[in-house]
Amino acid sequence: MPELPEVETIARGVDKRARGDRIVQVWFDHHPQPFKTPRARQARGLTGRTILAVHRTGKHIVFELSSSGSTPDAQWIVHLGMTGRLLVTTPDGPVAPHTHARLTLASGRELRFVDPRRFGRLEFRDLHRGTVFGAPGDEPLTIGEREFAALFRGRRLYIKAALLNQTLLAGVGNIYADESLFHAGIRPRRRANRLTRAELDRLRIALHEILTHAIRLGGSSVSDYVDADGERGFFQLEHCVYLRTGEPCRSCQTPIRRVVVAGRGTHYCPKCQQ
DNA sequence: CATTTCACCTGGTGGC
DNA sequence: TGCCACCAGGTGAAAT
Repeated sequence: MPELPEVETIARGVDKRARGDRIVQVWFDHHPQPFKTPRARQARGLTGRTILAVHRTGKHIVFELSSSGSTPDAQWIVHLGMTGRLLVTTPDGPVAPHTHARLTLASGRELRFVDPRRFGRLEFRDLHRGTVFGAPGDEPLTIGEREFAALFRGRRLYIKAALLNQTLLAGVGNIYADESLFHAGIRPRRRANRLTRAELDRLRIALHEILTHAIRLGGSSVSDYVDADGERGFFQLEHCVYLRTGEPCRSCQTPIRRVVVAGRGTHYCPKCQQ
């Protein structure tokens, strides 16, 4: 499931391959789910525009688009959901099942959106009419100590649920929530407002280190995640708790435990995390 | 308002 | 071997 490091890896890959290219033709399949903006308006808006840059905000991939010149006048926002992929391919390459969008670029290459479960979303924004897209939550890579602590003040929900809440922190999902709680030595079912200042800062630093390290390794390939070139990431090899139920803790050998918190499978070491 | 539950989807798993 | 019930999980809407 693509979270911040996977989305960052994909955004960088697409930026490298599609920056400066122009969208000359758009094809969408018949499924209505992915289209947050009506399909026809979206296709009309994309066609003819140039991709100025591609970047990540939270778990969203944002395309800065222009119909002329170097100032963006529109944005295409892609959310990959659970199983979404964005691929830059040659036009004659085999089309994967569940391909919902194909954008033909002036260079001859194709940008494809593939998503078996269809939890992903595609949105088009005309900047003359609306405002610039911004993810609601704070970025875990740049947030400071005081702001981070303030996010959880007065919140009685479990810290695991708080980490997954995108309006607080943008980009953290199930894998990196579990991994950061392990590295900070905090139980997933601690109440967010009961964490000490020291624990909160351990958590902030753990998140920063893990997300940065995972980006360096190209993300985690669990299930079938791949980047814009179809390459897998390697951070899954360094997971300490996620999907390691019953396996020995890398630090103390205690079997890793699995519980359900906030409706999600949650993995932790009962000895290292108190 | 804060928090929890549920629906949306398909591929993979396990029981029979 | 085949069929089917069941479930994960990101998000947003609905319920509490």
